[in-house]
Amino acid sequence: MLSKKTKYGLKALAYLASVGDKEPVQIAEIAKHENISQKFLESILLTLRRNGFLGSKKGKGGGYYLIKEPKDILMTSVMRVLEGPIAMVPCVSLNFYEKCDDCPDEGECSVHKLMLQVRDSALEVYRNNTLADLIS
Amino acid sequence: MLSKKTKYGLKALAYLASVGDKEPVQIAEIAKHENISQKFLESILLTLRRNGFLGSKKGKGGGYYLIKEPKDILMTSVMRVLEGPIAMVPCVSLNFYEKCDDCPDEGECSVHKLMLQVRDSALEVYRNNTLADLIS
DNA sequence: CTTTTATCCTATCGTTTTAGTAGATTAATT
DNA sequence: AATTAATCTACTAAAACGATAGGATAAAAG
Repeated sequence: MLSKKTKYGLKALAYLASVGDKEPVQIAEIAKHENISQKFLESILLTLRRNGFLGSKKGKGGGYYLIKEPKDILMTSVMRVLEGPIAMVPCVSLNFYEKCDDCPDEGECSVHKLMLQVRDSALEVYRNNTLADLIS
Repeated sequence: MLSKKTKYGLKALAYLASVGDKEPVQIAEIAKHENISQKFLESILLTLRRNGFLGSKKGKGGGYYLIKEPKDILMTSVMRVLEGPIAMVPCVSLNFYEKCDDCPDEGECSVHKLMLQVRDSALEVYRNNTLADLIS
């Protein structure tokens, strides 16, 4: 399941991209437009800012804005920041690899074999989609 | 993340398929061979039996066995029983569809658009893999 | 018919994750 | 100085996850 965090984060990014100009947009406006709890969205936008997707400005006329062009924001990086590993098991993860406790031999593991394919297919989708693609 | 339930269930099915003959295999043997908590595995095998993947026999010489040929067991059906929906959001699920609370228009939703592609790519993998493919 | 073996079934439980909420702080405008 | 809006820390209710406990049932062996 996709977490609400990721879902809301994607929607917020898409909204910012659809607004277009680089004027800051307030949390309240995004929350209202996308039907998201404002306080929850606050924390999500914060992690998006800390990870280099958004810039922010305080005080009147403040808000959040995209730092990069929508076409330069890959879904792979967004998903990794919001949702975590793209792989469904750590033993097939490119960026978050971990060996399984059980499973003496990955090469022989049926789950490993299947999840490698699932990872690759998901990666291909995320690599072929930028934020710009989602709002067109 | 793939749940342990699904992971263990897949491993158990793969083990039964690799054993080959239709002789019942005891839970204890599967659990030991795959490094799984026996009690937990018990409940997993039970749901696999209830969903038509396994047959069982009680008493001495009893255990679990595959009902169908490994090549006739599609990963789509296994995943749906063990893990639930293949889609990451209910609004793009074929078998477990649900409308989102937020989101007035699915056609306009950026998340919907992305998750449709992810679902389709995962489906293609699961449809192209039978239990027989996993053990070869 | 009794003992053994192994599945079947229900209930419970501790931990972690999820999805928030509350409230005070900081910084930029007006 | 007042207002506005992001920032930060801490807390919490509810659900999901990964088991565990213990007895019931059924089949086979003696």
